[in-house]
Amino acid sequence: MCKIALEAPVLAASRRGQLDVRLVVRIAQLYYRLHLSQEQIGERLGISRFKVGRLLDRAVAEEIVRIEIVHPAARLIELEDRLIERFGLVGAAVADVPAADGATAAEADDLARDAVADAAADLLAKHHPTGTIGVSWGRTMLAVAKALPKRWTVATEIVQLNGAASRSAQPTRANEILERFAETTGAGYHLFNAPAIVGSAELATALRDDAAIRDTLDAARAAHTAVFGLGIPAADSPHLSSGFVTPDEQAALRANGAVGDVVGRFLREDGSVAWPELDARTVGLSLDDLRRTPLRVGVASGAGRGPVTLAALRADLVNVLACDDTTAEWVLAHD
Amino acid sequence: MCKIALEAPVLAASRRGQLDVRLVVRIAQLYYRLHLSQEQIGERLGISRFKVGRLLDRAVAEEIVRIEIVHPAARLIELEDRLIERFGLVGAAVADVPAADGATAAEADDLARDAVADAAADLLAKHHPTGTIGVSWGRTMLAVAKALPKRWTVATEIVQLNGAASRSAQPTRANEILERFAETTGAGYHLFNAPAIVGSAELATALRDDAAIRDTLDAARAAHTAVFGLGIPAADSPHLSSGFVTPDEQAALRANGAVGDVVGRFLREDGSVAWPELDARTVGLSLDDLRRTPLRVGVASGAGRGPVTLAALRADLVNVLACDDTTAEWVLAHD
DNA sequence: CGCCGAACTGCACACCTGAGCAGGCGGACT
DNA sequence: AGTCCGCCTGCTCAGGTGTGCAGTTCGGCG
Repeated sequence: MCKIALEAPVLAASRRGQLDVRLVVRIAQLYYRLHLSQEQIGERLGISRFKVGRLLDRAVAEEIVRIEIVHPAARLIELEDRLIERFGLVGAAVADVPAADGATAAEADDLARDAVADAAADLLAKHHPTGTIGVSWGRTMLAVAKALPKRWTVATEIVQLNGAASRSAQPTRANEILERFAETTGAGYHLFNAPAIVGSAELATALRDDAAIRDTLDAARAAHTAVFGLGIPAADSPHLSSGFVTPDEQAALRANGAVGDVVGRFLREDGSVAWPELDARTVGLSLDDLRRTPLRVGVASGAGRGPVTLAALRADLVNVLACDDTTAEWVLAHD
Repeated sequence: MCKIALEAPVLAASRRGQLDVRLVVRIAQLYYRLHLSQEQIGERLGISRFKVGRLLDRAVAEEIVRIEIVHPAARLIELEDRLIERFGLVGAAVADVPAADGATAAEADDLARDAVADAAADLLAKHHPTGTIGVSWGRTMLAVAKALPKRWTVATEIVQLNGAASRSAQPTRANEILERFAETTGAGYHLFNAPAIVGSAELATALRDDAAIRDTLDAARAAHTAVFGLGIPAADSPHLSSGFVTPDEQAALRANGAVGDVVGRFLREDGSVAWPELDARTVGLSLDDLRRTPLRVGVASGAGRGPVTLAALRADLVNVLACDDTTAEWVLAHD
């Protein structure tokens, strides 16, 4: 299978098309399989090195020879490139989340979250943010925080981007998240001591006027980098179950076309604010302020995150995106 | 899909194996898809050109990139190479005979014969035989003769290798074959005026002593090139139906393990003469004489030709082979 | 703690290859 | 028949690429 007979120049060019293909295939074998130089091939087949080169070009052009990048990662990288190009991003990471047969939806979401969090951590490390880094909270952000390696960058301060105090049973664990970011970057950290959403716009305004909260918000606005999850308005969403949004309001939110939230603020698929009245009751960095942050890292993982991701991208709230492959494909298919 | 973002050197080499693969995939994309030079890739990714080259090697070695020759002809050429190497041949041509659904067996055989005849004609032209060319007869040889292009080579004489006169209804058309060979090469030709197989060894000997036949045989022995079909002992074989072999003898031949004939002489699959007594009654070039011919071109086409082909190859009666893909695969699988 | 070997890196150099260009051939049209 | 045009061929030359080598790092091991 390795020795190939020496052959005379193929003069019988009678059945032209046919023979040409045979010649091209033979050249391709000698070049790609046996790694002969074009010169050697030309010598052996009695044709010039230039013709060999040109026929090799043809072999690739006519797909007689196919060069494929078969590693599964290739697909992900291509998705990343397409996201970057399509939405003018600064960076993107798409994680492979193979279908977990036999797992419950919750288990599958956990797997996806971990995979995306790993990818997000790599992506963050690649951008070496410095100075102040703003972070939100949520299950996704917790996973990202856990995935951060030691000393992935050097920062001065970690600041929480939006309120988190909750009247519900499940803790938001915002402090854990902030702590981990601070610990791995050598920075200090700054919690946001307020609920995410309050009962009225007036209360929200009053909170924003509080000195401590104003400090936090100022720090968040000054951050060079913001890292946040892209949430969906599911019943178990920490924002909605925090106790300040009634079930009726939740239904109204969805009826208004809300597909998810960015730092606690709900968006429609086209990127517009879903329900301005609720937005006015939300305590934290405004979307306009977020848009002014140079590096805006959104992390989306799990089924149904496509629409929020698309909304955030359209609203220019994200210029670095980490998500799973399904989400990436959904976004690219629906824009 | 074409612009790829500039990226910083990948310093986060934490999850080593993973990241390496990603880097390799990215390099492969830049190199094979976007056709950047290794230098440009190195610059963009912040690594040296040498490393890029070495990682590209790895990409191929680890099948992250696959270079495939996908054209169907590649299979045929590979079969040819394997035949050449396995049996020490001087040349081989394997013709593609796609399964002809809905055709009768006879129609399929006709298609195969034409395809193989074309391939055989190309192959003959490639070897440019000169001087005397010996040819046998039969349906396959007729097809080869018809497939010969004008002036495929220049020869001095075409000589028939074995007897052909027949008592049966169907003519052997040996003269057509010889004529075509002569016409396309500018040579004269020399028919073999005797039956292929006669009733007794004595008669065969007597024929061989005839001056005209001795001349023909001498010319055949002196030929530099012999071209012949590889036949099977089917009921409609021209040799067996010529009237000199009784049905009982035909059965005995098969019982002796005959799988087919070369210039009218029947072989077992191991290459030995199937029935020496019948061989003694056969008029034409002996197998020993054939073996002394420098260029021995065997042509096999149609279902069931594998065993004869293998026999002829084992007996070294063929050093240039033209056959269909099925036969080639059978031979390589059964040796 | 020091040693060793293996793997990796960058480099000089020679070889290999692609791009643009001029000449030649053959077919089509006038 | 002559001429034009497109295609193909081989060439020069300017990169592009692979190889052997020496220096280096790093992990393992005594």
